[in-house]
Amino acid sequence: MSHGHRHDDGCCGGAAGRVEAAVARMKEKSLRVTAPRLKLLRVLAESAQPLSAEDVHRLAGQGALDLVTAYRSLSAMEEAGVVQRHPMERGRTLYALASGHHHHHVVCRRCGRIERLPGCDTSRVEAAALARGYADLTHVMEFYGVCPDCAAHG
Amino acid sequence: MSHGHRHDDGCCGGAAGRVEAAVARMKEKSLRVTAPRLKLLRVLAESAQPLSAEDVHRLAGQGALDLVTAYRSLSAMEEAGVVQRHPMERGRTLYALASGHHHHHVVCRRCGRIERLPGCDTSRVEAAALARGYADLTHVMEFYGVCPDCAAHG
DNA sequence: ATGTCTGCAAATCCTTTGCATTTTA
DNA sequence: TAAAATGCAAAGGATTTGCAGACAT
Repeated sequence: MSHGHRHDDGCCGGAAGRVEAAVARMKEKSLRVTAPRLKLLRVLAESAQPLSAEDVHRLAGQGALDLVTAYRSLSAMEEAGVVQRHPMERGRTLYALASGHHHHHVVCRRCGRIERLPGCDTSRVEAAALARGYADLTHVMEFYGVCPDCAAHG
Repeated sequence: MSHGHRHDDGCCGGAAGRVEAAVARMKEKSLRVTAPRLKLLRVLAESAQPLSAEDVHRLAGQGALDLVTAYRSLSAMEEAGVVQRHPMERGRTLYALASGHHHHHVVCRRCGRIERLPGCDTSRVEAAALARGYADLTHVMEFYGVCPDCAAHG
């Protein structure tokens, strides 16, 4: 599972490959693979940005999956490590397929556009948490700023 | 403004001192200092943990400030840099007095307890955002884990 | 077969808005 | 006294819950 030719997406594998990987992971975790969930995965895989449950529901199209199902599935998949949660400002939560590579995002405060940022060095802060005896650590990190476009004409 | 003897809180100044500093900052930003806002600041200053608007409202006690006022004041103070926002999982937002020292927190997934972590090295990721032309950057970072107590008897 | 997932409806939680009144600077 | 802040009531948006029927394993 690696270095296929790249299609339209920047990361390893392509949308189809990432859906496949997600399905494999779901089976490992004995989550059931259903039509609505497959559609949900495809929508996520084809998106360049993290999506809200509502985004997923809308993009999936007419009758593909109920909004409530989107919420429940995303939640289940998050626990299984299939998708990654991105809590945003103002209480909204976005989800993205969990890529092998841990990363974060910048969000434009004006237009809301979201870009992926490579790398993540949180080892120092993480070490502090470990030193306090916390186990099983995860973290959430989002950056906010004004994107070049908005700074120019906004 | 420094090294007084420490009282019950770990950081510089003590609750009273921190309220004073917050008030000073409010005046700088021409925010009006009212009774409800003072109470709000005291509640925050006396808390070891970041609080939600509802926490503040409840802890302020009978008739001290309306819940809506808590929301509005916290929001205004956040823009003024008097308090710091901490978006948490599940869409809740907590607030704490903005201390001079930038920092983050660990949240126990089991009992919900929150501890402060010193330091923050996000320069590498931040640099990536700057390189993409984003300006006026801020960020949000929260750690989640299982605290020693919960790991032991939980 | 059986435990899981789904859709629909309704509920809940958190936060914001509108407006008349009070308060601060 | 002019601008800002407050309280109350009501609206709003996002997410969750209950339950009967449909579905994957």
